[in-house]
Amino acid sequence: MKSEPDEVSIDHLAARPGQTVGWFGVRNYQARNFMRDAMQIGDLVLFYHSSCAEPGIAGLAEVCSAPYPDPTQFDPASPYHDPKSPADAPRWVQVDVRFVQKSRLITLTELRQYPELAAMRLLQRGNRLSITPVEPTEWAFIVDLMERAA
DNA sequence: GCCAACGTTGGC
DNA sequence: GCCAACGTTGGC
Repeated sequence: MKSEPDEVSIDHLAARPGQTVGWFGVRNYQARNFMRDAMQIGDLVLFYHSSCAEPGIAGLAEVCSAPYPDPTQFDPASPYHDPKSPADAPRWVQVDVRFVQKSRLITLTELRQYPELAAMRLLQRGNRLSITPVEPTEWAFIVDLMERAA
């Protein structure tokens, strides 16, 4: 899951251990579908810092709710307001996540150096999805990287 | 700030 | 249903 650290960084989550954070504001159908259809409570999440000086994976979070309607879609004052979303059939959902651990920053540059990750969805050309699935082999490789020096 | 990539919108 | 125009993402 990508987040702009100016908005929500791994440190923000770490400052409130045990507290859940709603992952609101997803407004892309593919990303929504991953949340709605593929995520399970208890799933771990790679927390990625995007649109910043040093983009990369900064830690782990955990999915801790089922998908439920994102309230910001109905809030006219929100930048995520979607006037076309029907109240009786909300278009956008979110899940709650909570902090698991901070890791060393595994930068995008580093991630691109590993042939083992060449097929990773996050790294594909033109990928803009804020939520992408991670293959088990990629997951194992990255968790291992977290414990090694850069 | 630039720009490639891609999604969405809306006229036809 | 096609596709041009436009908007957004996000690395650089």
